[in-house]
Amino acid sequence: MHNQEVARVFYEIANLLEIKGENPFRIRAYRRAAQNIENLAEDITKVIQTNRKIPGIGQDLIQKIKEIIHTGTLQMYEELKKEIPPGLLDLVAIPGVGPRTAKTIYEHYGITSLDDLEKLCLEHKIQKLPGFKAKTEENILKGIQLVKKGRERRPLGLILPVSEEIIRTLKKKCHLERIDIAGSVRRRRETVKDIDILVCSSAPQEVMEVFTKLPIVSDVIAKGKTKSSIRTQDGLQVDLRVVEKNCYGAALCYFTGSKAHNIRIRELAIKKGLKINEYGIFEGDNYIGGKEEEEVFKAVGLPYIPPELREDRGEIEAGLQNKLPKLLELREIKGDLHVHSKYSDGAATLSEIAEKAREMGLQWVAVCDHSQSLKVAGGVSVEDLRRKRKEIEIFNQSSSDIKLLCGTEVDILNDGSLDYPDEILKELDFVIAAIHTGFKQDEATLTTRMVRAMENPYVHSIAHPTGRIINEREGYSLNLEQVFAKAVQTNTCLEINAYFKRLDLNDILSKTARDKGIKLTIGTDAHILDQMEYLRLGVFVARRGWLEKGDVLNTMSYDQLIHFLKRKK
DNA sequence: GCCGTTTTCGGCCCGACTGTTTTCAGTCG
Repeated sequence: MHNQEVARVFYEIANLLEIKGENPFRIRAYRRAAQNIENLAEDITKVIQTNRKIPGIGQDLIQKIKEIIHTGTLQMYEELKKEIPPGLLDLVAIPGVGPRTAKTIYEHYGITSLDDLEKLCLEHKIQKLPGFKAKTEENILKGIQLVKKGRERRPLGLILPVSEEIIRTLKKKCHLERIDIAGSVRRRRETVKDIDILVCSSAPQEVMEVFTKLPIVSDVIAKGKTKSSIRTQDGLQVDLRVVEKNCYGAALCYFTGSKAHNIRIRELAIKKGLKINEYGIFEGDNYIGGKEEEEVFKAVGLPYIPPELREDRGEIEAGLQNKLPKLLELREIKGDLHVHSKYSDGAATLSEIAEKAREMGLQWVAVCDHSQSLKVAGGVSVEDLRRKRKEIEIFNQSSSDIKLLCGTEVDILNDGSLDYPDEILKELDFVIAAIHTGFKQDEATLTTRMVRAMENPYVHSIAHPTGRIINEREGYSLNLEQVFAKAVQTNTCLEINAYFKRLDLNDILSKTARDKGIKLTIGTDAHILDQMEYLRLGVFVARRGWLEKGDVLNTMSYDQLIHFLKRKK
């Protein structure tokens, strides 16, 4: 896949052009193109070869893409880099420092590194520049600390509970009419940079006071009449906005984003002679709606678009043709297809897992422990696996509401064979195969291993197919096109691993799989009971991947599932 | 640099807050 490569070059070009002070619309064109390429479910090479149109990419950019694919780089990009010292990009990455500020500092002092800038601040040389004073210098210094601490995007699974806690506290301490999480948390992006909260209140001042004095606050970045921003002790930024009742829906749309989606909506509005902003829908100067989100979509001729789809990845086009998917709902999920027990490296017994499932309103759980050779994770011997099967049979006989499936997360060995013989796999209800060793092998080797595993008639699904760990590790080098093709051919499912650091497949790849007709299995990979709660994260990925009830095995009843799982054999 | 149900040229989403200003530019989302 060249998509990431091309997108990265375009993003960089946008940043460089910004420092140069180029036409902002030209810059936006590069960003938009980069984003659309990044969101492509198919290899850009193929899309261009077949002359298919990508929004935001015209003749000029097509030529540039071809050049990147053929030569590995772009003449124009290389020249830009020569023109602009690379360190300037680091300066622009400082919060509060944009292209103008970076340029001014560079022109006066010629520095391009964070360390040099920090030194200048400490020597109070920045406040000597025209248009700069002590406060600016202080803010730049703070920004540098933040960058140095690392402001990488954080996994949704960690941020969601923080958001929910803030909402609970505000509800308790203020007079609120409405309150919602907005931004990328509401869109359920796999990682988020900050938390956005929208409030409707008759006492906005009070809300601002309470918000900026929450116990988690370490810094107040901004505090206005309708908008405040704080930073938590953890370095996380939280923005709060208070709006009037009759524009709440418009504001919620606006603050939920994404930016790209909002731009599309506003463009549609302009074509209809309307103006949409966070204060409502306007015809000329006349307010004509905006109390609920639905009104905004309706005004531009769209059905309601769920937040998870608002990424400008085709939801506008689909909406206009009334072809939006009816997204999977958490309440439609009847079970978890990947939980570890004490038989391998999990902490819970079978009955504890069943009890947790009952508490969560589920009907069944597939208990998939590691296989024999994975010693570090307590791989289960054949003998113990049979004991486990027996225990599950006895449990199921006495349990009327919750059923357990005897499963395994079987290792795909180095040659692509599996870690249990077929006659053992045959006895199991659910087999999910996984690569846990040899991450560093080349693409051909890894792809062959995975493809061979899928050819096994007893393998129902592939666990965490790409192997990536958010913020920690890239996925294995796999030829995903071959993997998907084999999944289709062999009727093998792919997992959406719901563990908060994995979310693998991710949203885009889940959509690709679904488009090809591959069924998905959602599994939490829980090793302790609490982690079964990550199930909702898996549903969020599925929703962002446009998945419907029928695309996911987890929506089946126990009987339907058992019947379905027998089909491959 | 893209794009077209008024356009192949002239538009391109829109507003809040801060800091340094005395009317606004820069940054952010």
